[in-house]
Amino acid sequence: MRSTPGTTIHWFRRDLRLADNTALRHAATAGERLVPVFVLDDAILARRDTGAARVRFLLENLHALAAGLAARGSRLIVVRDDPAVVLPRVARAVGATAVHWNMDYEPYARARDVRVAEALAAAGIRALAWKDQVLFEENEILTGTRRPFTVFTPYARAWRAQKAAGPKEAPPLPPPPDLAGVASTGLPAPSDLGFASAANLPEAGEAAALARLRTFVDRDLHDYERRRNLPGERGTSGLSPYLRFGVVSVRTVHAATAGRSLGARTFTTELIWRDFYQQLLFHHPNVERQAFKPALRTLAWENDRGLFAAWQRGETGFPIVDAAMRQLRATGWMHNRCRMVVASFLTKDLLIDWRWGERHFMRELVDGDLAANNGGWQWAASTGTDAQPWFRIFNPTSQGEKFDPDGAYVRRWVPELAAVPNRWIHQPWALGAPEAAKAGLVLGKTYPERIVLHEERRPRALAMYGATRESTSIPQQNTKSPHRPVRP
DNA sequence: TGAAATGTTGGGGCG
DNA sequence: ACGCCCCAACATTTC
Repeated sequence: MRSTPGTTIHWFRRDLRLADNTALRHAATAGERLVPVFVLDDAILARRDTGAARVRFLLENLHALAAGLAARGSRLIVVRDDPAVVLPRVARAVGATAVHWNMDYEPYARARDVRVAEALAAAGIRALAWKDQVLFEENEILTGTRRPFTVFTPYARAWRAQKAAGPKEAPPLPPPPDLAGVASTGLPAPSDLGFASAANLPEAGEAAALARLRTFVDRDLHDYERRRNLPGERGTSGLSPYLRFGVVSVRTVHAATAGRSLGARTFTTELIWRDFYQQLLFHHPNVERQAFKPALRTLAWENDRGLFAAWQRGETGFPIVDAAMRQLRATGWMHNRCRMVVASFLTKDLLIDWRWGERHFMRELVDGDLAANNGGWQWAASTGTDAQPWFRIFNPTSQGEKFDPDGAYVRRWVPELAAVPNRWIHQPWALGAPEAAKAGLVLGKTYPERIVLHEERRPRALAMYGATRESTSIPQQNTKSPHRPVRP
């Protein structure tokens, strides 16, 4: 016979919401009193790929979360410390018998959670980790031989089959009942943590996330297949920042968007990509540091710092690239079509290591997520699992003409080209002198000259990638990953 | 979730 | 009428 567990802790991490929160619900119903905690972890704040926009968005969502908790008579405890030190301390202070949290699949988080669980166990406190932030976890979608997938298409097929065969979607969990009040601590400002961001970020909080979801479903989902590729229009869901921090649950998003229409199916595919890259990172944590494909770990990147800086600033002379890089800096977000274009440009036109671009994205993106960002970069650089073939190289001009035909996107983010006619908006260098004068364009003055010529760089990229073929043609006898789970 | 090079076809101008 | 050339337009191959 077990005594009533009195107090439980819910440790918020990337699940900054009250609604449909698996661990929070379990923590709230397991005991009589629930203490919500968030830990500002210096190990994360000090990382080179932690950026101001994401820190600010995190803090704004913590404010919204704390307000939501306050409305229920509870106070969010925010502490800045090592979670393995502070969680046992808080647990002892409030007399908690258990700490609940939602699973996180990143290498750092997994190691940290092991440390935290050990520290809690040493203090006689239970630790419970729940599945919450993905629709299917790392070992729920497996091949016929019970191994993880490394190719997307068969993974997606199995994912859909499992979803169709599985139990009817459980209704989203209600928020926990009223919570007892406990001690509070103040929330820091970004500047207190050494970050300053003037980016124009999305509105924080669960209500804003649900409003965005509703607008997307009502207005944009039906035409998602076509419009998601047009950066000049608002055709995408805009949910990535909210999903990144769990401000809305992925189950709620999926339930609201699932359907038989082409738009709905295409959007579900994006959610499947999200699960795919998370399970890939779980089973292959080495992708955080190196190419998934061993043959492409020895690419002879040129890594010219001047070219890299021009790319970062959005001053490459290629309008679609510059518009995208400036949108990123101004808003902490970039349209996905443009993420592919600028990644192709960095790796295959500038011949710069994809990891440089990956880190820049992580520093700037409000939705920056290791699994998705790394997966996207390795896909574009052709180094990843199921990546595009290395000889597939985007032409930044034709990509612009194809997906921003009227130049609306370029004009919004590169105002110095605003008066250039549509015909030349994606290749202003080809504009005749009289028309350039009429558009107020002086190449090299009002807008940069191209920093490289695509037609020169493309063959160099092909040579660079092609060179890896001869040097790595040794047949691989044993390609077993050390991280592959042991088969029964 | 490419682009460029190369190959093929067919219409039209022309001697 | 016919062969020849040019060149879009489209298809295939190659990177």
